[in-house]
Amino acid sequence: MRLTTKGKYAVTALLDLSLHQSGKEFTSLSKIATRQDMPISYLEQLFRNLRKAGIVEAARGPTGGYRLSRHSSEINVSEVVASVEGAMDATQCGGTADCHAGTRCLAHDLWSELNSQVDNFLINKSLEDVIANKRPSLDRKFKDLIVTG
Amino acid sequence: MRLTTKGKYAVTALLDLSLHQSGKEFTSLSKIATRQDMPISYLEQLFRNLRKAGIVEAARGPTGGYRLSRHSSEINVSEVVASVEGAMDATQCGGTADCHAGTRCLAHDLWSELNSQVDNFLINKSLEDVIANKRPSLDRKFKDLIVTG
DNA sequence: TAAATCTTGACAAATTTAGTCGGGATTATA
DNA sequence: TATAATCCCGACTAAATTTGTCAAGATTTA
Repeated sequence: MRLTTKGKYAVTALLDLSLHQSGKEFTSLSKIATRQDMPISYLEQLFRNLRKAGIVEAARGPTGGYRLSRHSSEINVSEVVASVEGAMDATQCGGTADCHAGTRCLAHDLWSELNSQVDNFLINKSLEDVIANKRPSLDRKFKDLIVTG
Repeated sequence: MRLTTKGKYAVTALLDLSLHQSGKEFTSLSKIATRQDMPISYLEQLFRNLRKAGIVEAARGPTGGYRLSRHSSEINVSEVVASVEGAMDATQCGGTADCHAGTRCLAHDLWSELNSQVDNFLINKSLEDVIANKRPSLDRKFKDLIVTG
């Protein structure tokens, strides 16, 4: 299980984008980099992935930059993190349960359950939620995945 | 936020210890290493920390080894992981909230809340729970820390 | 005394993360 | 059309962390 500056930069950058986006304008990476104090070349790398994941749209040339592809209430933190650093899996085996000599290790179900906890939390947390600093609102697209209790 | 093989080895090793402990005998690291297929010298390193944290007790000499200091129902996964790899903190700043030019970054509360989620889950999960593969039972010592909802 | 264990500190290899670099493609504007 | 600002891309490097190893010592049972 890993959550590094990569994923955190991505989330913070998108929050910045969301906060400064009025209408459909594009925001340049240099502005985000300056405001959030992040290396611009690193941001470029991250935004490539965010674009491929369909989270942001880009426009080139002067007045170009990036903007969110969807409303901030429709983008959840889990997909943002996953797009830049792969699924945040706590199991050793990647879920295949062959962690100990081909069979499931003693702790497999524990890490598996931890995965659910974390994913659940992050999937139900939209960028808008984070900005509003409020409790997660249900994301329609992921309703089925919610595990309660 | 990090959860590496270090913490996972520690948990698995203790589960093994717990499963093979009848009465107050000691189990040698070489047995654990063989059974769980882990490098013994690495285990030595981890058990140093587990001992310092008061989770296991050691005895030297032949018939020596390690055993749990408390009943498996009184040892939670959070402390085990923390003892070998430090607190599993997702914030960039270590909780001090000076993550962005001395003030709290846009995502600070998000990671902070994620910390609570994870910690909550792991604190309320005892080794016994994991073995029984059941829902977390309340650990008396940590009852106060539980955050519901 | 011998053998099995823990104990300790330092070291080394492998992997991952974080970030750089140089060049290219596109586009608004003058 | 020229220029400058942006995104776009692949490869590379440096730093940090993780994952161990190793050698020597201390303790204890038989």
